[in-house]
Amino acid sequence: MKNTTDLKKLSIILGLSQTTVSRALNGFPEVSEKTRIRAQLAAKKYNYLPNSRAKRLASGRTMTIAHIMTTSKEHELVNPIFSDFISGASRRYNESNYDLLLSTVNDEDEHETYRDLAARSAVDGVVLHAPKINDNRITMLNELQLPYVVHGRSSGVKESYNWVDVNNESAFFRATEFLIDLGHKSIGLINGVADMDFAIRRASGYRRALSENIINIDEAKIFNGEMTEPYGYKSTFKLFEMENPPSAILSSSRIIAMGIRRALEEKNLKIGQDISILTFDDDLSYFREDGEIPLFTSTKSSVREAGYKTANLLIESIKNPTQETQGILLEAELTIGLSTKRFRPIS
Amino acid sequence: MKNTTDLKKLSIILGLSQTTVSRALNGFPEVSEKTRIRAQLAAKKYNYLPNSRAKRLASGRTMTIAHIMTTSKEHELVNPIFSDFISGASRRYNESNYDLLLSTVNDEDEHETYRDLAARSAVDGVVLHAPKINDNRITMLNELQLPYVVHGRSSGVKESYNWVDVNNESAFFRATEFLIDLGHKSIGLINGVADMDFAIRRASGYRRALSENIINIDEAKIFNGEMTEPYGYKSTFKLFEMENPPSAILSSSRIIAMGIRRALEEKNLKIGQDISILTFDDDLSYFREDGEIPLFTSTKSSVREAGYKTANLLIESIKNPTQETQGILLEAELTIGLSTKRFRPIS
DNA sequence: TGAATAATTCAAAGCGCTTTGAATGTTTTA
DNA sequence: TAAAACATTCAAAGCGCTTTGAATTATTCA
Repeated sequence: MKNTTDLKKLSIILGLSQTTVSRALNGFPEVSEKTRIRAQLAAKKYNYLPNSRAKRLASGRTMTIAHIMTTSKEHELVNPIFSDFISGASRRYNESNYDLLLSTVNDEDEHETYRDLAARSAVDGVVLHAPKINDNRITMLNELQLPYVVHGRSSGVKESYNWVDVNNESAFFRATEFLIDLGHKSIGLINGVADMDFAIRRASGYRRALSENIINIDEAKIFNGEMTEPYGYKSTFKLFEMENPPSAILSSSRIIAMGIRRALEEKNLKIGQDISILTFDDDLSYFREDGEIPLFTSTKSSVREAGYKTANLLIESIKNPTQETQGILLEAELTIGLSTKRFRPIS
Repeated sequence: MKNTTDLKKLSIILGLSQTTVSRALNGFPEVSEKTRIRAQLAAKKYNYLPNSRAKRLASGRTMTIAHIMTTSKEHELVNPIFSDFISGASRRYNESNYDLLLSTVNDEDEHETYRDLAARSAVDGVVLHAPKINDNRITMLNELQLPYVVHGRSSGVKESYNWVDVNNESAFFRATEFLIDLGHKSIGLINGVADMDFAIRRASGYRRALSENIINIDEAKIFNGEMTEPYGYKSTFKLFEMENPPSAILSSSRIIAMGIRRALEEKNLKIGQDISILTFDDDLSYFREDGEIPLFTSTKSSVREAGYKTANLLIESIKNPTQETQGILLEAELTIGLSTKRFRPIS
């Protein structure tokens, strides 16, 4: 048997009832200060922490939040922003002693996973990741009465819900305008999967900027796909197989931008010189370069920060279940790097 | 109140005792087949799943495994392989209905986190990540009597423990020999942080290959640091500031290799032509390119696979606590890409 | 057919906490 | 100084399951 102290032992040691010891340690006011200190000292001395299984059953709360990470079955692709997001969220959970339950499922099993968590009452809340347009998981979560926050939004969903999102439309609008101001008229867009809400909003910002500047939208220059390095690479090649290749490319992620760079290198095109690149940047920790002029001009928003704020909103809404749903919109920063220059026709 | 069915309700509906219903659903043999089917049907019909809080308390097991992700305080760096590893481990947990508890802590708080998990008896087991040389977390986990598996090994630790690791020494030995066979005699090594066990083993394989081929080891060409893209970039620049820059570079990760590529591009050096690059590759999903000749020659080992096997070993050792500890050594594949060519002096 | 055996089912205890409602001890008030 | 008011502590119930040990029912054997 393991050498653990339980409440019973501790209360015997102290010559107090379990009730009093429990209250002393949980900060209830009706315990005398003398007793409280005595209890706290003994708890430390005997390395007592309440058994979380028992605590959860007795208190009716699990102090656990679930994050559900989906991997598409074919690609087994893991979203690379996930670990940074989680790391931000964790920071918030640690502050309030929540545990984080991470569940990885195939797309098609995701609904069942939510149902399952609710039926087992295994968690106090859920973070919904990577919402699509008209995402019916939101309706489901409303039915399940499980508190949740969406990381992102879902166009087309009429119900209200808690969300934290980057202003994707505005980020890509500004990015596109920035390129237009530099004289670019032919701008490619290498975006995420078509039914992802963020991808739709980004495309929409891009389109709006072109329209407002009376530039024709060439649908062939818009790519949708899973945001891998090879995808960026291949899409760039396709762009340059066209009769009139773009003079600038917008990318939806740093990983894509890596692929773009590899393709351009092979094509002997200099980034910034021959072609401008502007990428969205989630500010992932292992790409972060400090103190220097960054290679890529980008619209940047820390996904770790988003994780923290998402966790915070969820904890708030668990604490206060009746409160109005709210949305938090983060603005991306336009950061000028070396990858964008005034348009010059390739000689 | 939420519309959940509990065991009591279900047993009343069925006109059976809670005991019988519980046993029927948990597959005990002393329940008649007729009763079992009736119970299963009713459970489905009324959407019954046992409350996990209660189940855990009653059964004494949490059916939860903890993974502790550390972020260095200064850099707030998240290990990019983490999400792929987790995704592999999750697949195994799903098979046996384990939950995955993810905890993110600063390096210095990690010990306390383990103690905490043990004292609260919050998990049935732990996966230890990123072991260093002489890692004292192993001793601690042995004391805590908490089942665990190390992802990696720890040189210098004499106690026995369960581990799953890539054969880093052999991978880098082969990689180095491969470059030597191509005629390279000056080979740089851009490695991980110096006290990480994997980095030590990799450096050791590299050294052995040079020694065996009677090539002088130039310590100035060995770099240790956190494996980010900018680190790869900067280290490459340093290599080329030397009087006698290397003709080949070994890299410890794909992310580093990205940085190397960026530096070489700026230097107008062609990968494969002017300089050979060989990188370790964790086969992260978002770098995976299928069907083509890969850019990078690499020693490759899927970290997702390692995650699956680690989880499997942990589950086995929880099931059978008395069993001998075991180590699982994965061999990396040497995959030839475009980034390595026979040595030619730069003209 | 009645005892012995096997197959099912059940009532109740227990997991280790929190929380309710009652009891005791202490101080204040008149 | 007794009653009222307040402060502190306690015994016991309850959270929703699993599991023990006993009870009931069905089957087999002589």
